[in-house]
Amino acid sequence: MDTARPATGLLTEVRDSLRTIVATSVKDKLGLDIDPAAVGWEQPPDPRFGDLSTPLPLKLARQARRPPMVIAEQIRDALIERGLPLVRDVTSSAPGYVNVRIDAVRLLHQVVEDVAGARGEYGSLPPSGRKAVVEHTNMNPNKAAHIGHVRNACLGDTLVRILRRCGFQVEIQNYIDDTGAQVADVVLGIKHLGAQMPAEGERFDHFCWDLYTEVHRRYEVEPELREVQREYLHLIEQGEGEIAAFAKQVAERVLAGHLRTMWGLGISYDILTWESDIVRKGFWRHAFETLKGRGSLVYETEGPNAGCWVVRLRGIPEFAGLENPDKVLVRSNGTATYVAKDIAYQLWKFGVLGLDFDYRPYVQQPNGTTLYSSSPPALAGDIAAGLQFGHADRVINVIDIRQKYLQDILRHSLRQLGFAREADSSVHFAYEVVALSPETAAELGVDVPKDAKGAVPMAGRKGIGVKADDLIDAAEAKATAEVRQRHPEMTDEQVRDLAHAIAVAAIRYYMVRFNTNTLIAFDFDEALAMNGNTGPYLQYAYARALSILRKASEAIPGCPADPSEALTWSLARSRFDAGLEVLPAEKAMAMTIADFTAKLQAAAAELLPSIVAEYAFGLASSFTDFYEGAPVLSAESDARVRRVCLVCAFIQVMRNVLDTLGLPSPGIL
RNA sequence: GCGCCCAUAGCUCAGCGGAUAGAGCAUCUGCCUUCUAAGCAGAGGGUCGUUGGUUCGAGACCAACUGGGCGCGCCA
Repeated sequence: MDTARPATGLLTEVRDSLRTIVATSVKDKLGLDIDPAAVGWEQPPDPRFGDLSTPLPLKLARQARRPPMVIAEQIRDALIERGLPLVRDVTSSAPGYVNVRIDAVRLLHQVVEDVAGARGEYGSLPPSGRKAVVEHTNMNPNKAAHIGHVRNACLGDTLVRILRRCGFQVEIQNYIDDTGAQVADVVLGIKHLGAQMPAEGERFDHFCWDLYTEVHRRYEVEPELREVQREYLHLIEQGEGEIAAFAKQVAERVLAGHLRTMWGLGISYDILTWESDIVRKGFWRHAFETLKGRGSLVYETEGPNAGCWVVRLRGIPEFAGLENPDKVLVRSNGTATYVAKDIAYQLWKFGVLGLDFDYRPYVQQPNGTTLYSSSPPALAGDIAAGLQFGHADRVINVIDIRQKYLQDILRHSLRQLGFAREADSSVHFAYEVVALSPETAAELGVDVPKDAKGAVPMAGRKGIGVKADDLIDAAEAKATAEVRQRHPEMTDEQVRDLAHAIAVAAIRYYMVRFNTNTLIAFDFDEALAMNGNTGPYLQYAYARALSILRKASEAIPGCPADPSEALTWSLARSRFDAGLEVLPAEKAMAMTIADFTAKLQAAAAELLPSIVAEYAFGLASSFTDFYEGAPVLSAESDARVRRVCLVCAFIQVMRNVLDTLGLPSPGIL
């Protein structure tokens, strides 16, 4: 059988072929032009209808002025007449569906051939030559990461992995606002209020978590401190002197904590971009000079914005309801607003600013890659030859939904200023925030009304929130207890590694399994759950498959223990003769495997990592069904080697899926 | 005031205009001398917020309403 498959995935290919044939037959027999892409081929609710069904005849009935069943029969006959290698039979059913049954043996054969051909790349699309910049994490470097940041980073990192599998070259940027008020607050806490620096060994970002809350408590009782804050902020923005130098130190030390936390979750970055470098380099000044008088960047001489440079947004429907729809970019005192700097920065991401950062290698990451950083010229170092940051075809900013208005302004400003392509290619990947379930909030000592419904918002200034590291620690503790019980033979180090892998899976899966517009009411019990629809369940299915293979390699002469070698070995020995008996669970799992690419594409197109999470659960479930219903080791020899082959294919694909979600895939659980 | 989002099983959530609305958790009943029970099989549990409308067909689309969340600066 031909092993060179089209890149779109087996099931997509089958659907596309069906669509083309259907569109042709509708044209021939009914004289109607339809868009093949609009013909849906979905799994029917009841397997007796087949594997793929379309309700197209129902939709066409009125236009064609024919009963749906008549159309269904015509389409059915056309499909039978044309014939497709993987299609076993075609039926029509009331009130007007066309159903296709896939040939199980051929499907199995094709799927395992595909997996064996692509291995770690199974499901992926070929390189598109397009570059995407994904900016995520973007934490203020003034206190420890909380679970909201974890959602951002997990969504961002998973999106990156999805896009890479969909053929994009992806650059991951992490923007560090080291000159903002939040850093000033912490600096003030230490330098002005005299907070004791943390002891050696204590996490500095954790220390700042409490200090930040304390500083804001003091603002409440000593409003005059606000004056000091303003002064500090000014000094930090200027970038000169002792306070600015100390602020930089604070930012670096907090960032070190953030990176450690995120690396622990398997999240890495390509480039850190510092607000202070954007300011120092004069990104905005440069943009301002080229934009002045261009498009709708105008100087107002009257009205509420008199004395300001604004971008005209009036007339754009989205901003129609606002009393003052234009956006100030340069204040009447001559300073630039946040949006102004963001416009310049966004232009840099597309490589159209006309200015670039200096760079230096910043740190070696646990995944082996070098994390680079923008840099003051004096510290700039060599970066790898040919390395170039920015210059994206598409820019995706991962920021929670509360920033929608600002991101809309950014995008429309780009357009108004003459950057239509960049505006069209700027995407705000918005997601709802993480709040606290009433139970978890109460556990943290937050006053929650007894009849409280809904979630309690986190509030950093009040110290209401869950630190990312506390969540990870709790997950590791729970996993450790489980692992010790299940594997008393393991060394402490083995237990620790495995517990960590399980904890990461639980947390990352929890963070991406929800729709992005679902507010997560964070609950410790739910986030740490390891049964049911959870990350550890996915790992468990994977580990059970490996366990079968281990046993198979002992029981079957010549069968390798290594999954990749075993796949090659078992494929060469499997028979896929027509008419062979294939169990429904085998076929169902093969169908699911064959759908991976389609799910990846959907996730990338809709910017919905949850699609991959849902798919992963479905794939693991299909394996569990197979596990329960299709014995491997005790099967007669032909079925046995074929099932070993299927198990190997599952191992490979599940590993790819887990990797796409950023979940570790330990061989034992 | 204007704008965006949400409302589906006791709880947390899926659900692309199509067939009998699904999953996990929780509850109950079973299943570990047979490939890992972090599992599986089964049971109970639903007026899809309300009311109109469009459609052969609406949980999904439209309108209004109710209840909740968020946003709307010469802050960042």
